[in-house]
Amino acid sequence: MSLQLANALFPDIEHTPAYYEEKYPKRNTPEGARVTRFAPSPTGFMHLGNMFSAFIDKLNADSTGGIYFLRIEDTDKKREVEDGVDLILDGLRAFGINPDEGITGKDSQVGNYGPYRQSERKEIYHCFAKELVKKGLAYPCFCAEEDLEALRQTQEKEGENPGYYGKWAKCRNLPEGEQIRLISEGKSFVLRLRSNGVEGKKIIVDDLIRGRLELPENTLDAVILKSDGIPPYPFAHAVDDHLMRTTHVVRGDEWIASLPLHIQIFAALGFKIPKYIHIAPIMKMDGQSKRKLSKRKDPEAAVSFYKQQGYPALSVREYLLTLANSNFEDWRRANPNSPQSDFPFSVKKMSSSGALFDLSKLDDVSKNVISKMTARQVCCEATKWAKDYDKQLYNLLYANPEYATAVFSIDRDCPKPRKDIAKWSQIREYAEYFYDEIYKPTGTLPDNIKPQDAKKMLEKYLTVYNKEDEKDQWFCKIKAICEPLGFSPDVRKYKENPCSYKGHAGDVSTVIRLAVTSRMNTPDLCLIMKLLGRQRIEKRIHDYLEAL
RNA sequence: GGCCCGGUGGUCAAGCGGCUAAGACACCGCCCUUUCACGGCGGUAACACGAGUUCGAUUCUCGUCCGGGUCACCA
Repeated sequence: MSLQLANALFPDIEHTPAYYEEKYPKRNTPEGARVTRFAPSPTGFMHLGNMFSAFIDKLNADSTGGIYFLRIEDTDKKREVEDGVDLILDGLRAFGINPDEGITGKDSQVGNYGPYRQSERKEIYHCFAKELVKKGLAYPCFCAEEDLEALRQTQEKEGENPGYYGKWAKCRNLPEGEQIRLISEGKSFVLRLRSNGVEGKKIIVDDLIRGRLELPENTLDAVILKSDGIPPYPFAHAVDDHLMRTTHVVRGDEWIASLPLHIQIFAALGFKIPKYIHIAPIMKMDGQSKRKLSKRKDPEAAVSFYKQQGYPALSVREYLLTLANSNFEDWRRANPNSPQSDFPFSVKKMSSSGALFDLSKLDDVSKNVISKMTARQVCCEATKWAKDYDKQLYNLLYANPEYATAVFSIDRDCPKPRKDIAKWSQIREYAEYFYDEIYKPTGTLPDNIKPQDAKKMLEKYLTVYNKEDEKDQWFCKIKAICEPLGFSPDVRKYKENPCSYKGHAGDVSTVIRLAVTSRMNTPDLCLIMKLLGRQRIEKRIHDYLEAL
């Protein structure tokens, strides 16, 4: 039909779509296997929402024995960032969401459906664009930006819907001779889809989360090739996901509005439409209202935030999974030690409205994750984290891993492990008093204990203290101090008759705890003291007595 | 503004016409306990509103309100 125009537009394109159809055949995957993709732009920032989306891609592929690949959408040179690809790769790696196929590095990729970088696919896009021109389904538009701006203003004045369509589409019906002349003159142009959408008509699309969607047909002659010859997202999406044989498109629900256009492009190209999974964004409370987690305003939007804070990757994934399928929490309680991959993930159970991001919930999830680690693991992970974010702490941990492991094993390798560490950045504070280099003696006495009593307790304790004592013996000695000072050795007795005592054994241990760690609360004091050793114990108690 | 999509405790959420409306986080209290943490027990707290359909609506329909998204040669 418009063969001449097509050749004038794309003189160098020799292949036909059939060539690519053959080059990228239907994938040889088992029945029901889903092929998904994560397709970010290398704009220099890995957003938690992106990570979530990639995670859903992986979950979908893995749970069906499919493939999850990484494609880089670098079609907007203006927003592109030098090391954008590395940032994406590092982010995915850090959270264990590695793709099975696609981009693997700045200049590398694996898989038979590439290239996986859109900037390397220009020829492919042009081939399919040329086909559309041949069929009369696309045409060159020579309008400049100013023309479009003028158009918009006229439409606004006349109360018409804005956009390039119908009678407003000046270049839609240019005679072929005129088109070819302008091209040969080297006039700049974009390629537009000749929309066949009808105002007021609806299309039905199925979304795997939301179900049946009824949307207005697209009536706009959308740009499918920018003046630089590179396609905007919708056209690239259609060509790439068709040729890469994507079966399920997972993406943010902000794309729902442009779904009619995407469907129209697929139809014009004669492609089968993939299944769509539009996921709700992760939200954040801003004053009285919710809004999308913003990379400009919210530090927790950046994936790097979790690394800096020292949340284990597994914690973030566990939390993300509870947002994806809320029954995951129940499953986790029933299967505390099963790998995440055993969880029967379901797309249908995903919520269609955006969840507020809840840091305290993340903390809770993370505490559970860390409480299941062995002391050695904690030591190892904390050291790794400190290496990047707390040099001094790193040196201390690294200098004596056995000691550090002993610190973390207090109240840990037991049936009811402590749950007070949610992230590695808490380690410094948690372990502070185990290291003289960072220990800050401060502890002030609680109001219910008089300094003179505290003094007597400590002086007495110094005379009976023995680093060899096991827990029972250790506590017996504390009880023995109580009576003469008017404290009850038995907490219960004290509670039955609080007036007849100054306090109880707990108060005495609090004073010792304070003298030794400067803390009101710590894990098991007996074990702490064993680790600290006689010299440090005696010195700290003496120092404390002096300060009293 | 047009068009889409949503609305169950503070948060995440079960629920598919009949339930004292689950559970988790957070919060509060009690128990356990050398402190804290863990664990156990208990508590405060929700179907946005108004019509309709129905013997009966959180559940279905419509309207109102509220929130979110989208209207580019950005993704």
